[in-house]
Amino acid sequence: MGRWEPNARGRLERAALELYREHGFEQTTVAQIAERAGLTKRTFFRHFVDKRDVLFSGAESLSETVVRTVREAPDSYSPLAAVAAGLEVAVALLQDRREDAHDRRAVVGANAELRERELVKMGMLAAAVAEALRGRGVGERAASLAADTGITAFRVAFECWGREPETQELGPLFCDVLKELKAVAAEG
Amino acid sequence: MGRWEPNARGRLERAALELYREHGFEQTTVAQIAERAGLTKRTFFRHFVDKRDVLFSGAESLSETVVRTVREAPDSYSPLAAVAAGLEVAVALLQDRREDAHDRRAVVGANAELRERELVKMGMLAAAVAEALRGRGVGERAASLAADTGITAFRVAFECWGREPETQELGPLFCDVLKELKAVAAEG
DNA sequence: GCAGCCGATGACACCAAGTGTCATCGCATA
DNA sequence: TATGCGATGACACTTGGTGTCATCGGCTGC
Repeated sequence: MGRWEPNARGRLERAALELYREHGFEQTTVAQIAERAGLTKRTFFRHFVDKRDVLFSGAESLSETVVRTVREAPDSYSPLAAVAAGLEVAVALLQDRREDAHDRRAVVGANAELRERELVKMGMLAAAVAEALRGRGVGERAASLAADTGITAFRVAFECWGREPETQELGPLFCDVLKELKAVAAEG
Repeated sequence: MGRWEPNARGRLERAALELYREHGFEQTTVAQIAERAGLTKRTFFRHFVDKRDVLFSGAESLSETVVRTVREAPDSYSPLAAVAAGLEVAVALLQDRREDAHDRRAVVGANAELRERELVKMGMLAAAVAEALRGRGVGERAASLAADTGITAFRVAFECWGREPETQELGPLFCDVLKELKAVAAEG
């Protein structure tokens, strides 16, 4: 794999995921990833801001998709309903690629630094969704609360989905969890 | 400040907070912190697992306090009510030391890595609270949801508090935000 | 009061993440 | 064919973080 093979970024992503699975995240060095991809450490850091970033490449586009859906939800939707509609799109995308999603989830779940980064990505998604809600005229606080609440349900559903490999579909699971969240809030 | 002055850990915390405020988190090296505290870099890393950890020293004790309160809440309390009771104790502690809290908040807010770590600490608090709820007989999912929901309200209230320096007290603010969250969930 | 143990610190070498800088390569286009 | 440009390599450098052994000073038992 020479210097000018195409798709350097994709090769780095693939190599990183493989090595993280084979030897663990901490035991893998960036130099090893670059070597397997036929590139150098320096080039790795031109494509990804850090060693963790290579696993979160799809986060931006996912976030954009969710945000667009929230923005375009019918005016009649409540804030939380709009958030739920956006997250259902994300859920569908994850369900489509559930093998990749599970692989990636296993790697991320096995390491504290990666879980940390995932939290950050969820936080960024929440902030973007809240901003989209404000664009719909939702108040400052209510926007943050609806976004965070919806994403809490998403995260809990995602965790359940990961624990029980193939027994459930993510979509219905998310609906269930959201209902349960509303019940918890109501009785509180 | 010689080798055997007392309270090495406290000196490191103080030096770090000062330097992070003076020059920013990234511009400060661990060697500088250690020097100001009259110690060495190696000793810094014996007291704190990494450069960020030095700002989150109180998190464990705060978490323990919250968890204890949740565990000891009256049986009649709903899950979310128990969580709220626990967080109100945290709120009271922060309100007591609000100058320190604001200083620290400014430093953390100014840096992405520190915000990241704060998210993690909130996540750990949520997990601990959820575990306490399960000890009260709350179901798996409902425990996670109630814990995350309560902490969402806490985080939003904390952010509002930080934005408007002295105009509001954190306690009432937290109650307001929690009410608003319930309303958002109910109409969703 | 002294010997010896032990926890806290220093000294030092080392690894790996991440960055700045300049050279080099190959492609596209005039 | 010349030339500009974006992507990559080469290489030195800083800094976070760790392993290891020496050293210091207090404490305990005698």
